[in-house]
Amino acid sequence: MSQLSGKQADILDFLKEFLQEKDYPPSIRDIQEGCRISSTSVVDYNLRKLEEKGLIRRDREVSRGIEVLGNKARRAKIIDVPILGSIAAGQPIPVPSSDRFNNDVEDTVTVTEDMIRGRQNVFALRVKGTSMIDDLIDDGDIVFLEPAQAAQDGDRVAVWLKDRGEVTLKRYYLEGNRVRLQPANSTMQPIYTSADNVEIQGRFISSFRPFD
Amino acid sequence: MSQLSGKQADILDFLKEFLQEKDYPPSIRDIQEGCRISSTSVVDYNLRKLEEKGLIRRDREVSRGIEVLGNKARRAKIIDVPILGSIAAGQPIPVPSSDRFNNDVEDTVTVTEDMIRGRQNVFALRVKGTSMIDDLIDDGDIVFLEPAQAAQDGDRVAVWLKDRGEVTLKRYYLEGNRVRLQPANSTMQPIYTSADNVEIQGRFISSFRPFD
DNA sequence: AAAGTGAGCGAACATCCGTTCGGTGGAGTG
DNA sequence: CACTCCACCGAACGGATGTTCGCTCACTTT
Repeated sequence: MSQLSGKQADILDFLKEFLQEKDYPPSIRDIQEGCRISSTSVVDYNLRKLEEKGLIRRDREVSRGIEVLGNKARRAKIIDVPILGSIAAGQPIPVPSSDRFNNDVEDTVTVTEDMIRGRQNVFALRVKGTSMIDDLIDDGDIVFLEPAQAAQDGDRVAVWLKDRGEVTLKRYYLEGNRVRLQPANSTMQPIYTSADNVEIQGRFISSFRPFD
Repeated sequence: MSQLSGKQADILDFLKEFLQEKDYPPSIRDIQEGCRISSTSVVDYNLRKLEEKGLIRRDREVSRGIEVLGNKARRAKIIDVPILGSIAAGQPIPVPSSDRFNNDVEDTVTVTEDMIRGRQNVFALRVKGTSMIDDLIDDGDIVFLEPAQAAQDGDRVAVWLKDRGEVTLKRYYLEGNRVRLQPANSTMQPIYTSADNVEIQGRFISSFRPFD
């Protein structure tokens, strides 16, 4: 690949930084000032070079029409996932509020779509306590779920066990009118219970363990 | 909160959509056309309303200087974390390549800074196998680490156990010239070993368990 | 030495674009 | 009806912005 001149690298850095801070691209004169370049024409000249090298795309006839390419991070879609509450033994999952545009939820995690595989209506819960440690879910973990009332065999679901008064996260297998709930830790024993003792509350999408 | 008029809602939707597709905000005339509004002044009028209601911010004296607020997702910083390889029993962690600007790494995860707490030089590893199941790390998990050679007591670190030929992730406690490695699962027993048998390879930042 | 090339310079130009301004019409109010 | 308020309209103004043009300078090639 052809090397970038110092000025071109400067401009590229400036572009990225500017885009990070503001939400719109710089004008040529912004770049001129930011990179201490003497003339707008020099900026234009180098932008053309950058475009030739395929590092940016310019939308002519549009001011500030500069896109930085090859920038996976910029292109990624980001979603605010509401943290609806906590999940703990002895408590059912808080029901996802019916109106989706409920922006009252102050508590959100901002994630890339990679984290939730483009699922819709995903919500998150903080895990309190170690009651799901058999499922490799620790205290403080955040689990991402999508709303679900039913499950296919093998789905990882959050279920409410009526008799125990407990929510847990297990793989679900319907066997006759019994349900087998298989822990993620394969060395642990499954739970067998009657089908009407379990109430499915959501389907597991992914989970995240933050630094403590 | 005061309701939005139909036109204001249209404009707001258009703004978000435009920003999603292009990487720069629309001009007033773009909005005019996109929302089929008769005059630029009407767009201006409604943008002022939206600004009064705190839904957008406008940067005067800058064309296309429109930011959509209340949009935590837009503001979040995103980072491409390189996945340097796999972590498995019997293999040391691949060393983070010395030159950081090594963009040859094709394999990356795109995450928000929430996921790595703003740490620098973070890298990621895929977990192969269930050798770290005691640490609540499953096959297929992705762990985020920062480079480290030493550790403080209580740090969660990835260590190379020379005698076992194995990498594991445990809490680290130096006790005299022995090291206690405490699994995340508190019901499991710690490992005791001599200090020169362990080689610290990275400090745990966070981990992620994708949908399977 | 002459010619060529890449980078830079400053000024001027033509659009692009945000803003302003006078005006219209309908709804509500006394 | 007179008055006010709100949303809207079209045109025009002026600043912001991208682009072009002729020129210079340093360095390399012929």
